[in-house]
Amino acid sequence: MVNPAGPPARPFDDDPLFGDAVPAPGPKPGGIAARALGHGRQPVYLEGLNPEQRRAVETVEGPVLVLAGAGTGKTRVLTTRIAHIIASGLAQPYQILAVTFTNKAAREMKHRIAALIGGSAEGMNWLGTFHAIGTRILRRHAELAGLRSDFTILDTDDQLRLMKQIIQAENLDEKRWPARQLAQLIDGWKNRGLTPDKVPAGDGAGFANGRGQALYALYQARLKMLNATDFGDLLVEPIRIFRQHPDVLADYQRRFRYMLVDEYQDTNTAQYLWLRLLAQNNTNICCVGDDDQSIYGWRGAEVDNILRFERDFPGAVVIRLERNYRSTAPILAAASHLIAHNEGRLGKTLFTEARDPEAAPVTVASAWDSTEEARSIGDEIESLQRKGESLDQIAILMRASFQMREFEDRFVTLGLPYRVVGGPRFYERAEIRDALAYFRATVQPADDLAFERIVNTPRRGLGDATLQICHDFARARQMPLMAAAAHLVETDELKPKARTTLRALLQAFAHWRSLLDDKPHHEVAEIILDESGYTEMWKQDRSADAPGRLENLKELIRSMQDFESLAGFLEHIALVTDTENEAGQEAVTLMTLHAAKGLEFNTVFLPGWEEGLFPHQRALDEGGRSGLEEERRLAYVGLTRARRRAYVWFASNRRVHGLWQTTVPSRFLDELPEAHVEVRESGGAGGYGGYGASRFDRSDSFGSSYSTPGWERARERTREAGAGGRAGGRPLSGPAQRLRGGATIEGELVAKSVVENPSAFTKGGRVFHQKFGNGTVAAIDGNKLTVDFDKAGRKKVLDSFLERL
DNA sequence: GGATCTTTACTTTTT
DNA sequence: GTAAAGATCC
Repeated sequence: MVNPAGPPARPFDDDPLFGDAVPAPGPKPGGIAARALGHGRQPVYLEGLNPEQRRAVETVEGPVLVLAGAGTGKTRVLTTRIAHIIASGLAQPYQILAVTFTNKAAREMKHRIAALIGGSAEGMNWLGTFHAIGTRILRRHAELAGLRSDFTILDTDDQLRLMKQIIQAENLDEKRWPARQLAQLIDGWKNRGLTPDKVPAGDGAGFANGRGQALYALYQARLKMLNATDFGDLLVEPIRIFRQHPDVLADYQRRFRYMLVDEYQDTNTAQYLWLRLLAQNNTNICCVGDDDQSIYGWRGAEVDNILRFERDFPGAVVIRLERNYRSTAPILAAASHLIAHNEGRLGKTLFTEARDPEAAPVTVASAWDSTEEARSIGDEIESLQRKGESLDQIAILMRASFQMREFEDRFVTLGLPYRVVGGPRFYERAEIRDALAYFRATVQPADDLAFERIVNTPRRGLGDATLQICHDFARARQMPLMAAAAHLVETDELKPKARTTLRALLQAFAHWRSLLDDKPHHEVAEIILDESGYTEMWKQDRSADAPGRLENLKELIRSMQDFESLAGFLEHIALVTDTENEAGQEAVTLMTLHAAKGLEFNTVFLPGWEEGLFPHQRALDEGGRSGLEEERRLAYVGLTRARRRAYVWFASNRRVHGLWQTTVPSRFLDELPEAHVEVRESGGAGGYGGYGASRFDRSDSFGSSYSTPGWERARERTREAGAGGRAGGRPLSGPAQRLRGGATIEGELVAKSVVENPSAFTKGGRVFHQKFGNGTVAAIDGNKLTVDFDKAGRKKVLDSFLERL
């Protein structure tokens, strides 16, 4: 749910479609219009829009596709368009359907609309993510999907456990047919909007000897029994309802006078079908997107949806937004030139009116290995910092998250504050999920998965044996686990000890449930965690992260207070997997390219442009040409995040699955326009395009400066650590701010020394290299050696490539 | 039930 | 190489 103030405690609120036809509270259209219309001239909200943007805002009737290139004011158009529709009295806020992919985007839209039309976006009940809106629809017509309206939404973890149970129940070898794989298969079907009966014959024949489809059906049946859905169902079930109940569909079609879709290039087939159904009789649909920024094909997004728009919606008006307000001319030129290598795009040419003679070209630089890459980028960031650039305006965007580690290590050493975006989420942590399972089982006694998760957490002697008996009993009688347990404690099927414990647990749940009637839910939540012994369990835990976990639990209770009820809170977190990242201190941002979409920074570093990593080998292997094109779009997204400076890096050596490998610079480098790119080459030799081994022969590639502020800081820190107690403490203003994003760096503040075995090689010693032959060691720097090869001359090589002679 | 050994993956990830 | 999850052993 997007709006924490409106949890589903009252799922059918102020909705004329199903209740009384009372218009949403709030200002009448005339009132808003009067305010927004300035003084009889054009409405204030239209001021400052360029002609294309204005056209996209004002063309409200009929299908419209807005192709919005990076940084062309997409969100502005979307929000202004909604404001315009409301202010002109064309529709009430609740008659507008506006869908986004992420909660963040929905939130931002809400804010911006409110700012535009003055007052609030109150009444925009249908602005939200596909999933939030799908949930809303499904709760209303739950009975048509074989559910009760208080159904639970399972997360991936629950899903997986459920599938595992099904695989076991079917006597399949879980090793041979892992639940993960089944989950992927079913996910794929759901992405395509396929219910078990619609799965094409032979689809997924590779799984469990063609039983995939049957397992899917079993899984769905099991979900219904648990009164639960998974994420996919939030789309697939409404589609099914729309198809099977034309009257229901017609109601929604009547209701949604205007429809808007954000990030259309990311829609999957199910989302597309959902939209098509709703737009059948009323084609006031406006999709905004950028085919060049489609980077989620791997999870079912169909770029084709956007490419096909004009065919799907005859008479569609296509509006291109190509005027970029974000980046300098060289950055745009580089990004445009790169993306032009893709075929099958709708084609846009970004331009800017900014004519900054100082604008820096895109820089391409190289490092010997990933460690040096991190070191050099760290140095560069410090130098920018000295010039007054805010760390908040600097980001390192990488292809894969494993690349982050090297940067983290380096920044910890430098004492450079950084922030990791993404990574393990708050609500996915074990302690949070355990706590939530307690709450779920309290609110929803039929939630078997929740109950199962915590019956024996903390350990109370209710192990597999007891649970198995409960399961058998429950299955035989088709009842939830807790109900089965309630029966069993009255019999002597369980061992006396287990029986007593189980009875006490069931009584505790009943007690907590009753407390909900007369105490605020967050207090009850705290009582649950205390009385169940869960808090105590972590207090007893001596491991390093136990205090953090307790802190997280406190945070969980705190955040519950913003909600009306426990059920409302649970719904919120089922749909929202992230909490706001508080800004905190200035820090460099580290994230994946995928996570960077929609963001912008003054300075962007793009490390790891090497074949195999970027474009990623697996994307090439599995996706072929289209895989490569998606990778290229990812590169395009990366470059276009930069406002003023973009630095592209590649390393000649990188550890892949534990082994050092020599890498080849990414083909994307060759696709950058020479005129707007500067190859940083201290050696001087070799022009653009020549990334041969020769470039690494320059002698200054290792020992960089040892007088940088970071190095000084690091040295001080080492001294402090040595003097004052344990070195594991968190630096006061230092890095390690993985805000909620993941584990705080416990442990070493100083990067591990690269010197593992300094005695293995000696200066002047004779060595052998596979490629360069025999040579004499001239210098040693950690695990990097300078060797004078008899035939190949002086080279810098990693010790792992050498053999002592 | 806990400790230790073994296996496995290892791109991207929202809802 | 590494980390987490699973399996096995005491």
